[in-house]
Amino acid sequence: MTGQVRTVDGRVAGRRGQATRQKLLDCLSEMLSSSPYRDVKVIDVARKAGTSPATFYQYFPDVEGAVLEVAEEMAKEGAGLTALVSGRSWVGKAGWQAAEELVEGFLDFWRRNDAILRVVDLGAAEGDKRFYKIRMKILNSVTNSLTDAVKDLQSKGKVDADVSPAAMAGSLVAMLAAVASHQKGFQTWGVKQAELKPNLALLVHLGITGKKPVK
Amino acid sequence: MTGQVRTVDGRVAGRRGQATRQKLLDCLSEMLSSSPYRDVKVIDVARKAGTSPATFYQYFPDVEGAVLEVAEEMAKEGAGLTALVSGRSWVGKAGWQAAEELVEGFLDFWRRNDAILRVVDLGAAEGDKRFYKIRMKILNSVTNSLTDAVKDLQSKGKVDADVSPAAMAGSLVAMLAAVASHQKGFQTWGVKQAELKPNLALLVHLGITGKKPVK
DNA sequence: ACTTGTCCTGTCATGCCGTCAGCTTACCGA
DNA sequence: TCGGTAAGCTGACGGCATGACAGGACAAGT
Repeated sequence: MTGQVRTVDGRVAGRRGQATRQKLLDCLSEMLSSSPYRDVKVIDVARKAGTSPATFYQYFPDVEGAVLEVAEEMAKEGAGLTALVSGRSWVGKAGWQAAEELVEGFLDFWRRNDAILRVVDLGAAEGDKRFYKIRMKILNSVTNSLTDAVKDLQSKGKVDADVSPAAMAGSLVAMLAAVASHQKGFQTWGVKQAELKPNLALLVHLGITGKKPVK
Repeated sequence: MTGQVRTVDGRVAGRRGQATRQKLLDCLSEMLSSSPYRDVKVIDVARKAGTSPATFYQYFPDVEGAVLEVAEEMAKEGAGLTALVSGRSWVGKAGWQAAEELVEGFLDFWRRNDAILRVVDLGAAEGDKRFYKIRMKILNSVTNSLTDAVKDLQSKGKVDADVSPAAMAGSLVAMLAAVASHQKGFQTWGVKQAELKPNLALLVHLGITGKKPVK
């Protein structure tokens, strides 16, 4: 482990300090949900947490630094997404169920953490390696499992050899992430959640197995 | 048409004014490519354009306002993406070609405009209707054509009736957009452009027709 | 040269950023 | 109980971006 939590100037944080730090993170998280990333100011976060800007700078170098912490917290939870895919069978009815549950779990996770995920996505797209790494951490858990699934099916001759497992898995996961972060958009556009999910599951199934699902 | 370009305080902009305005937009566009959205400041844009912040505020209410203009410009170009899909046949070899060219054209457009598209995506995800509308304008041209394609195949009984054309088209387009904006990410992850494209085309073809392509 | 309307900038009040010294609080050993 | 020490917090300050204004520079027509 990395050891204790430390302040910017090197002191180790005690009980009270950690509580303050966490409160700042929570408030930052709330702010990200309610206002554009660009407009989130240190002073607002501090005010909301009932403390002063100076205190904020004791624990984080800047807003971005704090955002990275929030993202890291979420990434830990996100690692649990592996459970949605690993050890699943992609054959027959089980395959369709696997696809459905993957979509369900993925969209749900994204909806619960949409604000911070938006920012992580932006950071990653802008080429910031720290954000990119966090995004990987979350997505890899799913992507790797899917990659393995495709490789497995390929080795059994059930999937064409010219499919690149990594590219396919990555594309599918990127799709899920994108649709998840624009869920509201789809609704305004006249597509209901209820019809969105089966279609995503269908695409996932088609992508992994190359075949229509048995329902 | 919207008529003449106007300054914030209501004057109509003349030849020189429009040139300055455009220069500011160009410089803003460059800044978006080279630094994080959050760090783009009016003063930097103005300096880069060889003018003063005050001039910037003559033409735009704030950075966001100017970004919307840049996005609008790009959206006009983006409307041309329709050509990639409309009037295409999705049957047999022509279908595979259609999928390949769609992917190719889409990724290319995204790569050329990645900086501004990132910001539009963020704005849309944050629920800003103005950004959302612009995103629609670009994607609709493709999405609608794809929706029609699916509907057409459905009416001929070539695609299952329980597929929702809009949801399917929307998901595919979202996937293309997502993969496009994380192209660099894929590369770092070990997936090459060359294997990415065919896989995307495969997914598009599978999604639209429900069948493996004839190459 | 003079007028007119467009265009740009110097300047200023305001507010956020990021840092520091210094004060308060909690813990601990004697 | 009593310092001593480290943790925790904040007021205050220089610096910089914001956004508004009035006034000067410039081009075009008379």
